[in-house]
Amino acid sequence: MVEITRPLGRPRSEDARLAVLRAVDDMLVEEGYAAMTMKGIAERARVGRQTVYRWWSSKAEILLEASAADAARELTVPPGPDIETEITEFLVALAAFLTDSDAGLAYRALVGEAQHDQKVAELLRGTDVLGDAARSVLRRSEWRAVARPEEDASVAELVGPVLYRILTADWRADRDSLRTMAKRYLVREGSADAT
Amino acid sequence: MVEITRPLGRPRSEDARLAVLRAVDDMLVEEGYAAMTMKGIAERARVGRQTVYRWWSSKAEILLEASAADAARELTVPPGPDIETEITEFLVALAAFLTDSDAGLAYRALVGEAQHDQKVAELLRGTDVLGDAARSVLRRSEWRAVARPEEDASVAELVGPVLYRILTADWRADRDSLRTMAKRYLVREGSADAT
Amino acid sequence: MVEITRPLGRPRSEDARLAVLRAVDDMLVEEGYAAMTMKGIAERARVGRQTVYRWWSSKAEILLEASAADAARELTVPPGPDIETEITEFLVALAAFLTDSDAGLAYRALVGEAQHDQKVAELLRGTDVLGDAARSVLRRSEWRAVARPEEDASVAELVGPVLYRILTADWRADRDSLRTMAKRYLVREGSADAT
Amino acid sequence: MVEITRPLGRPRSEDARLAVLRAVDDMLVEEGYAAMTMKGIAERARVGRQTVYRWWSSKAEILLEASAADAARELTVPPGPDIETEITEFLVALAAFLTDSDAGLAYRALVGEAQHDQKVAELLRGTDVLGDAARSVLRRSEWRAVARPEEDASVAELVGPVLYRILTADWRADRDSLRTMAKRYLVREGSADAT
DNA sequence: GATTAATCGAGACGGTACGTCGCGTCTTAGT
DNA sequence: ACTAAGACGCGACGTACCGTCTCGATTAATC
Repeated sequence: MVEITRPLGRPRSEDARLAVLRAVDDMLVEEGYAAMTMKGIAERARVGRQTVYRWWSSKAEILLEASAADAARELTVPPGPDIETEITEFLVALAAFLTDSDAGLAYRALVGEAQHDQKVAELLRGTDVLGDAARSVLRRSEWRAVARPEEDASVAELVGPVLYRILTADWRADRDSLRTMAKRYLVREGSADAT
Repeated sequence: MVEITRPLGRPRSEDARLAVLRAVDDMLVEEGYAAMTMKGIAERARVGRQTVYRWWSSKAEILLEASAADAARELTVPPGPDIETEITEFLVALAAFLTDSDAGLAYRALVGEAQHDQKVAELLRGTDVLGDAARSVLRRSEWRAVARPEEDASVAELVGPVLYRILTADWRADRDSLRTMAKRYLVREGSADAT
Repeated sequence: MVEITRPLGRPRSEDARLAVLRAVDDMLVEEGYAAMTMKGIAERARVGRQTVYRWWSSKAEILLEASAADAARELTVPPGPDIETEITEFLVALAAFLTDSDAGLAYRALVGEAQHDQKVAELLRGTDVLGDAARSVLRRSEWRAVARPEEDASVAELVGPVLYRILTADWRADRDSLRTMAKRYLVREGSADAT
Repeated sequence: MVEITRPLGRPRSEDARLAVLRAVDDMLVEEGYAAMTMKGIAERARVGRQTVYRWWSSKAEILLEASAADAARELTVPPGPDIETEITEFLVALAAFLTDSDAGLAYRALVGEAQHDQKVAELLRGTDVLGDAARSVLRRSEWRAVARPEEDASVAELVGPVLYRILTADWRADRDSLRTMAKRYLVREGSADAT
């Protein structure tokens, strides 16, 4: 039988961990990323300051842990009647995520921070939330049997335009525009042999 | 006849203004956006701290003033033999701007900061550097006589994919990939009537 | 005949001078010495900052000019029926000056500042407001024909006790105590031959 | 049994406390009260700025804590052969304290500051260094069995004249003058019944 | 009447201390 | 070994005042 020996001493408190994640979630919405501080998080979570630093090295790291699961869930779209609808639904979910959702607010804060802090950039590179969600939609669709070598470019062409408009212009997407974007995207994909 | 009366008191020092802009330019490259402080800028520019605060309200504002002109210049591409080449050259310039140029570093820092600070977001909304550059390329091209209503979407489909890959994955673009992206972009534009 | 040639250029503005003195007077009462600033004085007097610095080098200097005349006037006591009454009246005037009068407030501020600033100490040494007032009372009195060599000590014994209690303990003198002090002072002076 | 529970968290650092007091002591002599700043004190003591503000609210408060003990010690005079000698020795100690001692320099700065700042005035009222020293000399002397109701006045008549001459005129006392002042003081005290 | 020169109010300039806040570390007692 | 609490050294924040400077406008005496 396998004996998994626990490390000596008092084990990590799951209560403290959850309290911190919860605090970060709440504070992001209530005060915004910039106003969030390690000190503030600890106080809000009623947790020692050292406890926070022991398990996370920055507020970005906590935020990633606190929102990654939500992000993936919110970007999942159910199968639809046809590919155009599926793509449209994905774009709708993407836009809603980026403009309305708490997890999306966290994601934007993290992408923003990544432009200032190389460590956060590396953290984010490990989990391409948007890309993964797009890929899972594209792969599921039966309209194209094989994953193509240009998948990354394809994903970028799907996700990029929406992300650009929202990040740089706080764009509020409407369903019609997104359906149009989906159509145009599919036109290009359909005639990809033009490459 | 119109009499333009100067405001009372000692006029603003152009020397101080330029010293600050210069300092911010240098410090961004040498130390990075996050390490830059208002205090540091003032000291580097050998300027009083109050003088900085008198004319700019944040380092983002200074950075924007310091880099906007450079950004616009670096994103300008000369007319080419055909539309595909022009688009490709624009994408090359865009990718180089975002990954290698100092002004591009500034732009990425500003877009990042905009995700944390509403004030910066509004500043950026006033000057769509990337979009304007793209628009000027698209409009110049004679391949389509009329400006199209979906111009914003079109611009986003051109700029977005590159921006997405660079912001979220520190992508290093090669000319071939960009030429391919340009071709695919043109395919979609060409059959836009499919909408 | 003597020709007094005025210096070239615009002459000093008496309006500005009075406005500054007036402002300092008012501000001392309203805000206190510590809260008074050269900048604040200039603004209150609606006068340029340079104008203040041109004629005075510190707020202490302005305050001295603004209050010296008042101080001398308030410490003058009319001749009385006998020496005890005269001394008592002087002590009453002295205590009232130090605890209630605006000029006395200024004097205390200046003596205070003199402990921090050698320049103010020298300014004050030039005008011994309290001592001069005391001397003029003592000399006037016919009870002793000649000015005695220990006049300085005598003045100190008259003024010092009151000043000490007010400066260090914010003492509020009553007339009875002051009369008692006057009597005790005279007893000592009367038997000064005991020296 | 009484359980004294220490307050939570890291206890106050005695090292930091002493370093601050030491720094203030040194800086007062080297730079003077006016040139001393909270920032400078912290840096000199190699202590965080917040640590200074946590325990003291002004440089006056630190100075008082740093010099009160020295002041009391320096103003203590040993019993002498007769009352006149004791009083003279006290006046000598008082004059030396006010003109030569570091603690006396601190005291003068504090009395000065008290004229500008009500808070400092209250601090000083809590510890009448000069008066206490005088009282302990007067009470020790057996020349008068009972403590007299006019003790405060008596103390003021002893301390005041010296303080006045030093504060307002930077007087340098010589032993002979002080012995004369002591004699005159005793004459008055001896015939106090004249009241 | 034009020129000259020192003043005026206004306000920007380079500095620097203010008192606060957050950083990340440390030192307690207690679990 | 972990926990909460909270002091520690450090340094940036944005503000206020320092004393100086640079403007155009004003005010007399001199030319």
